Amino acid sequence: MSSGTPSSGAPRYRFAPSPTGFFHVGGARTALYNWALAKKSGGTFVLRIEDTDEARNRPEWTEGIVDALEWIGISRDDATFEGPYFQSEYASEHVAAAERLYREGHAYYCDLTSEQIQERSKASGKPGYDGYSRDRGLEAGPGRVLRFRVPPGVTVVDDLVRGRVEFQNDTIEDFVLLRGNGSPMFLLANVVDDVSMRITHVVRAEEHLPNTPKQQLLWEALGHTPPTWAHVPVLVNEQRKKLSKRRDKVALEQYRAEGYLADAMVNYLMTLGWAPQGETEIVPWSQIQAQFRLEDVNHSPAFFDLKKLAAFNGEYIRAMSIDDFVEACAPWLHGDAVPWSADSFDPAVFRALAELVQTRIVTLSEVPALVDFMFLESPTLDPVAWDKTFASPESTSMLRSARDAYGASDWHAESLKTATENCGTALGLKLGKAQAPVRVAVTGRTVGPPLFEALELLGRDDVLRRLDAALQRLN
RNA sequence: GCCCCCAUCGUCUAGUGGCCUAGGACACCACCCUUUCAAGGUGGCGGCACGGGUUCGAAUCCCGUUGGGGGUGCCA
Repeated sequence: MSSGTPSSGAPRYRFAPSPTGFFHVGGARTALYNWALAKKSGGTFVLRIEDTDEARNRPEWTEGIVDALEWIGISRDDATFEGPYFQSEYASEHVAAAERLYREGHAYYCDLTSEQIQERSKASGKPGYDGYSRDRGLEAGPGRVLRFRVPPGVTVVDDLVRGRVEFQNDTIEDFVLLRGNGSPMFLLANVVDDVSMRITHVVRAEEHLPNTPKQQLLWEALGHTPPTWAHVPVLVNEQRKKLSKRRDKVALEQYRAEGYLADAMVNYLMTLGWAPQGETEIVPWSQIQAQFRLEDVNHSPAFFDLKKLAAFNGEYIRAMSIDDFVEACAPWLHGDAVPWSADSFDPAVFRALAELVQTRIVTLSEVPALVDFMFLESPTLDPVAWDKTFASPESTSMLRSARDAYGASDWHAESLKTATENCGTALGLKLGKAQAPVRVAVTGRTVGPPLFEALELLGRDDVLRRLDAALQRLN
């Protein structure tokens, strides 16, 4: 680590999440910002996963972040991965930096306990630490914390998103650098890591803005020019509160598991706080990357709207070729969660139905419920659908006459439709009404893919068997 | 309490002093299409928080008010 500014060379954007067991959608958006900027500038995306006590025992948390990033297109081969850094094997570097600050007069030791600080604060009526030990000349010692000596004046944070933000230094208390046990605080470690990794751009959520003057002061005291800051607005829920794990569905992994497409998620995330040029917001990543600028990012928090995400996902699903769609469905058609047995699944049948399924879903997880009747011995009857449909006597008559007509009909969707129409006409039913009993008898539900195509695929034997079973049930 | 940020349809946004009678998207409503449900098509509803300035002219600039949010640990 040398002093001076290594401002020459390509920019280095760091993304520094702390592992918490899941990857936050807000974090995903920030990562995407860093990624887009790094790529378009020919710079580097540096992933530095912060270490925590809890995460140290759970390496899968860290792995989860890398996985999630890869899912949204931030490939592990194309990013610089560093970490976990903070507080582990690099702690000595952090302590050394702190001691240097002490030697050079930028920091001092203090022996006040937090109780004593609270008492003093209460007595004076001013919140926080009052700088009691600034000039007491204390040496290092057990139980003594090292505090930063905040200089007088004003700290100006030049922010690419917010512009110029001024902080009066006398509103910043002398914050702790080293704890009483000598271990470094996060804030210090963070800055030292940024310095030693030659980070030039820090793009992160707005919630960190109030801490920025402290970090900038540290950069300067350490003899370096601070990085370019950019604080992007947070994502909020319907109550306009920052998205939280307890209340909101924030795990990126969860959206993946529910059948959201990475491209749709990425596109949607990028429309929060920013908009691509042109009349449509559904745009490929290449265009986003080319157009994205921090200067254009909004200043106000954005509501993470599940409905709009769903709409995006539906659009992306419909835009897929049949081959791609069939392939994307694969994980949802096999495995333990699927209601049918593995050997009764027929890929050719699914393939024939795929086009009809594609316009009817918002997430891939909805696929099985639309096609299950094709692969089950007998359909799973929805009791509500059954009762509703067969409440009227003509439904039974319709079913009976359809059964006879199908027995004699050509087995093609068009002929089956005509046959059904004719049966309906005889009973005074339009096709919409006429097909309902058949649909429920064959598929178990009132809604689903177009019926006659499905009947053709199922085959005469299977269909007649199901109609008979339904008729029997009605007796 | 103190510090900081924010403010265009319900929501996400376009808008950088005249092109704004404020544009698009999601949601919602209606109609068309239709074998259910979707998809698709057409149309509709709906907004510059408020009050003062500056200016020939303000959604856009300034000030204030109100309302939101965030930060304030020997947490990360």
